[in-house]
Amino acid sequence: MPELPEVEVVRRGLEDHVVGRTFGAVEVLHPRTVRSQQGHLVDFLGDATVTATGRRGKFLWLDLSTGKKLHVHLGMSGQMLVTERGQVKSNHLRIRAELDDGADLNFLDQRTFGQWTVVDAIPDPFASGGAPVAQTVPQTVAHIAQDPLDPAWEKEACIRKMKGRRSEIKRVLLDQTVVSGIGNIYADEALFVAGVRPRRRASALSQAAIGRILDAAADVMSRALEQGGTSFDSLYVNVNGASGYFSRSLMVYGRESQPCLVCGISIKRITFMGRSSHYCPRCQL
DNA sequence: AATGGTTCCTGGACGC
DNA sequence: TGCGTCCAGGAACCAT
Repeated sequence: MPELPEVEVVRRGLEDHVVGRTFGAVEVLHPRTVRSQQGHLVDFLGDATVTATGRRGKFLWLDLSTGKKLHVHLGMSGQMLVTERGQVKSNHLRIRAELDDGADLNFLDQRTFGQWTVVDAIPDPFASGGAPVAQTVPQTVAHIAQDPLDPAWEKEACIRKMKGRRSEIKRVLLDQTVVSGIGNIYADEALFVAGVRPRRRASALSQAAIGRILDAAADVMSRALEQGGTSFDSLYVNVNGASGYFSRSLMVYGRESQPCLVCGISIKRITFMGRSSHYCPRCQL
């Protein structure tokens, strides 16, 4: 399940292998993958050259020479795979886009939560004035908050926004309009490191405690990125989300009933907002 | 506006 | 062995 580190690994791969390439024929093999697309994808992609890559949180995009942007959601199981023409035989192949160097940019997605959409560019809501070149983001990214690994991220403003929420802290951490890039796994890990239970109300936490949670999230994601960043080779941009998580040891996620790695008591799993949360009843208050 | 629950989807894991 | 059921979750969506 791609969270920020996994998406950044994909972006770096696309930066190396797709920028400068021009799209040709585009084959859409599953309608759901282009469900938000107005018109036909090929009409917007064909003959467009990729000029840059971008990312905010888990939202990934390619800048096109037409001025529009190809917004890519990896969803739960999306993979971007650069191969020689026609090499992907998987029945999870959803889009095959031909590039002018003889390669294909393939989108594979088992659970079809992911999608491609070509949208207009808008001025970046977070861009600071005075930049030499106007910064833009896809129109579909307008509502997404900055992520903790963004050099321009305003941590103090983020803390104040979180403090103003009465929802459970886990829910607030997963709200991409408050802070982006954090998914279920890193949310659980960050809350463990910070010693805060997932159902504590954000408004009931001190600003210092919220700061510790955000620091923990940034730390766990940057360490995952260091590992995941070396997981693809020069031939493929191949990220299935597994590389970032499962090669590293998780403290609580997926460890229900196993001993806490710090204090030894049993890790608990609770369910709310339709998903699992794992925590240590002794280390987290 | 904020809040909290539901929904989409597929295949692996599990129980009988 | 095989079938049915549950579970995983990113983010849009909806009702309140």
